Amino acid sequence: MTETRAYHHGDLRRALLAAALEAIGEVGPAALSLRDLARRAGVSHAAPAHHFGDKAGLLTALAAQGFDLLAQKLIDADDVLEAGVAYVDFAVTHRAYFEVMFRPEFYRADDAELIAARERSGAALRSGVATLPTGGAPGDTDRDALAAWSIAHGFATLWLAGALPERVGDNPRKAAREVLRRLAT
Amino acid sequence: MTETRAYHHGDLRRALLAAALEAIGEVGPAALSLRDLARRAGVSHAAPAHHFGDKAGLLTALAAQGFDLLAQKLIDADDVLEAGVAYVDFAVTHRAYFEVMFRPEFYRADDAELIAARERSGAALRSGVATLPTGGAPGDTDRDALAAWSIAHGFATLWLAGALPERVGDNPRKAAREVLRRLAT
DNA sequence: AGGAGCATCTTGTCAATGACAAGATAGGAT
DNA sequence: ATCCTATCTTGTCATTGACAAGATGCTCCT
Repeated sequence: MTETRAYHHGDLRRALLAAALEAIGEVGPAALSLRDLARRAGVSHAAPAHHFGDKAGLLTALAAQGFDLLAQKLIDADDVLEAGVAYVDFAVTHRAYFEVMFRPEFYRADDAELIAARERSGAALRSGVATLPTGGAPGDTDRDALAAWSIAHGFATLWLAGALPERVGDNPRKAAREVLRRLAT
Repeated sequence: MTETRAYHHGDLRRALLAAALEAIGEVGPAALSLRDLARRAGVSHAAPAHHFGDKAGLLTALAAQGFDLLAQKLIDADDVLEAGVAYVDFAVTHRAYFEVMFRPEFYRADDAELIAARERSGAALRSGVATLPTGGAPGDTDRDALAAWSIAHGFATLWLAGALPERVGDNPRKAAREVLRRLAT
């Protein structure tokens, strides 16, 4: 959709999204400034508004991209444990995406593309958990998926918030794997 | 500390913190406006700056209060499972506190009072996990605590983000208990 | 009692920002 | 060639955070 080609300035839409990722990495999604993005892209201060309407529009596009990226990472994982590790790895590696994705107050949660992308992530997660031989009652899969999602998401957000003690180390994949193992038993 | 008594206007510091909780509940911590708080309290636009310096100062005070509140809730819990439920319940009930506490980019993470309060929360959490008869190797307590913290924190943040499917229901305590049970086995 | 000193709060101001409106520019369609 | 429309610019306004300087009133000391 919105096939942006090089018009006056170039592929501005894409350039703005890239600049946004960079800026969010530096100052966080809350302090993101459209005018700063315009400066980074070398265009006037009102140019971003044309492509995204407002700040929420831009972050909506970013969040949708992020959910698609995450879905792919989850699909590529070999098993549930590795999917959890991939989830944490995504959060740390693509911090800017992750920080936007789970802050619906920053974007339009009713956007069609965003909802579709988020659903792809959810499906990837559930399909991984469904392969588990838990042998529990039917319907347990939902709760297992929720538990797996919760522990991976919790570890990722605590890591990003810098809330974890130093003793956890500096290797998120390794630390995440040890913690996630507590669930699978 | 900072025993604020009724001077010119009243207990302004306390009034501003209360107004901040209200405002954050309405628009989130990012969109919080010091001038709006001043209007709510019926004072001039620069009055908040005197008590808290800047927005980060105010949110630092809020976060510290929040960590103390949370620590008390965790201490009051009967066992680890109920501590996890209390954690989620705190996040949902005191959403404004919770949303500030884990966003260090909004406050001063090096504040002494805040660090002390956060440490009280952490100690309450670990002491609960330490009573578990896991029988694992020594040092497992740390990882158990981290896993418990992660799953409770993850469920809470996903709940607050509105990311959970409707099927989870509208009772956070009940839903959290079912999910947290997956960990204790 | 009375004044000094200080915490508290106000008024005024500035740069930055988001949002909007109106105009300029250029590529493509007819 | 001319119109048309998407793209981008210029200009503007209200809001905000931060700072500076001044006004107000409590408190304490003598």
